[in-house]
Amino acid sequence: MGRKRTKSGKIRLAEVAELAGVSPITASRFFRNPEALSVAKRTRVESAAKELGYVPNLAARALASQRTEVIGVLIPSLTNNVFSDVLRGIYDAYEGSRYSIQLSNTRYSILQEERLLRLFLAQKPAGLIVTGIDQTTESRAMLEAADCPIVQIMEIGPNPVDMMIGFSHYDAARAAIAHLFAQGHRRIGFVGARMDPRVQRRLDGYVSAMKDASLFEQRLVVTTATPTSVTLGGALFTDLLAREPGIDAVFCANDDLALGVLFECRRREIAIPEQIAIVGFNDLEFMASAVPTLTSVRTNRYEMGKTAATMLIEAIDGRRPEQPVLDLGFKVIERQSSSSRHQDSRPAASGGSAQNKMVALPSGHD
Amino acid sequence: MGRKRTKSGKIRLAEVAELAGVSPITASRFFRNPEALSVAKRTRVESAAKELGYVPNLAARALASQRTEVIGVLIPSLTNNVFSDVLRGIYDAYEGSRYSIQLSNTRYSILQEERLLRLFLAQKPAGLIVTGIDQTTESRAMLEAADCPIVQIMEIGPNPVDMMIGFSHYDAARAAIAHLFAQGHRRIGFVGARMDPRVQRRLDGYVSAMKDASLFEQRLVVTTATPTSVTLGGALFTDLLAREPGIDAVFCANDDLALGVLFECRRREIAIPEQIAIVGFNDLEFMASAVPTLTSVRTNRYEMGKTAATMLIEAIDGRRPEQPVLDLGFKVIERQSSSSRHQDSRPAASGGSAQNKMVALPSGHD
DNA sequence: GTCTGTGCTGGTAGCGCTGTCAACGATCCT
DNA sequence: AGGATCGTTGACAGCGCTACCAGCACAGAC
Repeated sequence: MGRKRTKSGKIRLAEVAELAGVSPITASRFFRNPEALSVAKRTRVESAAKELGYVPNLAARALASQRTEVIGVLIPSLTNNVFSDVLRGIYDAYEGSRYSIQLSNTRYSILQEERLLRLFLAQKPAGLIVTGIDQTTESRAMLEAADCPIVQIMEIGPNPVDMMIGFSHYDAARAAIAHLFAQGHRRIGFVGARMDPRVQRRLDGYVSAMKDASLFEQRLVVTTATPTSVTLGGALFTDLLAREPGIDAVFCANDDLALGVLFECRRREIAIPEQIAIVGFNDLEFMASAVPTLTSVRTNRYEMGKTAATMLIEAIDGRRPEQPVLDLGFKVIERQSSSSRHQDSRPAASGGSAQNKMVALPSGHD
Repeated sequence: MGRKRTKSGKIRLAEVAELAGVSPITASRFFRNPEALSVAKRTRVESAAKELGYVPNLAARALASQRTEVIGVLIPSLTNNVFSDVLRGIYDAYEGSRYSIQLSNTRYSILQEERLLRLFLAQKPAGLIVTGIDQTTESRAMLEAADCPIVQIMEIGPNPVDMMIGFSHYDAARAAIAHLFAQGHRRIGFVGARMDPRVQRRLDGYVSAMKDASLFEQRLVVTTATPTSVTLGGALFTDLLAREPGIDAVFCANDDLALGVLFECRRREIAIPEQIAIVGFNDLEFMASAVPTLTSVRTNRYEMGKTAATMLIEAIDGRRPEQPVLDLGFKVIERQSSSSRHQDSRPAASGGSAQNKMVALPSGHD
């Protein structure tokens, strides 16, 4: 269909402008701010672009305009289910927007994060999503000096760089322990892996709740820096039992560990919840399906990603949210594994300063 | 430390060149082809760049050189464990290379894939990784016309666009059924969700194996287009039982479904493997940890991602692999859920035209 | 002494787009 | 009527980098 081409075979804005009978700059404006054109020229440029199959050269645009339409996303892990839910939310929110996402994996290293941050900021991103609140001082300084909106996700804390969305892992852990107390449990163990800052804060919440009840003992806590897995859950639980055979409940820092504990109990023929109660964290999809069904602390990961991305776009477009720090809360979902009445899923304690509306979480996998 | 800055506050290549006492073009060469410089200038430029904290402007580089250092990656899902393992491999391989990854999610839609492909190709990526072999004709044409290396991942098929890495889902399913036959099972059900092309080929493998043994019946097959989940595994298995109470084994198209079947059997007090055997697909980490441990078909997902990325970089740098199509094979990992001897994990049948070396799979989550 | 080849370096000219500013006609106000 | 304002359009310059080609010094060949 008679395409006009340059030597490189690419259709440039100039070709579109020529076909539409306007100047290149007018054609350019069509893509950035169509309202500024008269209706006649707008339709002319539009059809010319479509006819030629014009696709803008992002590099040229970025160079000329001194800004990119790239959102940088820094997360500590690609495989952790928790982050894949968040990511899905982020990608869903950007769907159809003009921004593209540049994802990088810090591998739970704040030094790595600092390096990536330097790299990102040099490309003048339109916005940035970073995980957590534990940056290096250097990273923190770079973030504060950055001239783009920034959202910190996964947890909330006292000094937001800019915007922040998450929940209190400390409070969530305390709520889980409070639930176990309410079910009559006293010797509650803690099982944790990876021990990133957020898991550490869950541990802190556990410790404080136990201390408040004068029930804390160091030997009730089993943790490792090893990446989490179901198998590891079984192994850590085995350690815990060896140290303290008299436990009557286990609070697991995440659901994979909880599933591992469940299987280990099956192996040892320990009755759940009669002999030992189990509470997980995150409420992954399988928790409701296990036998017995497993109590967990539900966190709004998909919503967190989606809202973070939406807030960021709004802020980039100049509409800063009235509320820069958003607490998405959590909810203890009581199931058979911790129910003294051995009945099925019933909401229990919940937290978060927000209204804590529970959105339907999309199923864990697709 | 007396930094020289332009009005934008950025350090440009020109500043580096000036400090090093060379021309800008020489400084430029340092970053692309350091060997072309004399040792004296090389060290001068290097220290100047470091002193000024120079970070190249990628947009300018892309515009001037007419190529980007971006690798496009098209996958159908962000949350499916399978793809997160592949992604981790890809990201690991790019670690430290000068390429960056642009990830897009096709959501299992080949139309969406076509749209994204058009977008990607317009930016002249350095290379492309696409999932599977079922592109639209238009996509296929674009891929073939693209002037960059391309790797198709997840499965292997007859007409590679360029390079290809994966394994035969058809053969893998046949091997799983052969294993069940060997254990004495005859009435084997199939449970599948999502039914993307690869799951479809697993179903085809199941059907052909069953037909070969004259054991195929349509009512043994229960599938849905719904995204997979553990809960769904239980539900589909319930359907299967209702249709055909006499089954003695279930082949699940993935491990989540298998876990759901396991839990459903627990709920119904069906003994595994005595009454019904279970075989999953992918060998996710938890399969070895379940009670009973679950048989699965191991696939080398992490290695697939890593190798795909490595091959792509090699090809970009002009070193095309001697073997453009790589079959990574699979391996039926026999565990308690399908063992008539009720013993623990023992390798059984394996496939793939490659030497089928089993690399240690990194644990499923981190 | 000239010629050719090699290794290194620099000048020039863009890559495709957008920021800025100026110009134009049409409309509105005094 | 004159001036101000608005909406719309275009000319020009330049973003930071690299492709291309030319030039230089030096070594070896004739």
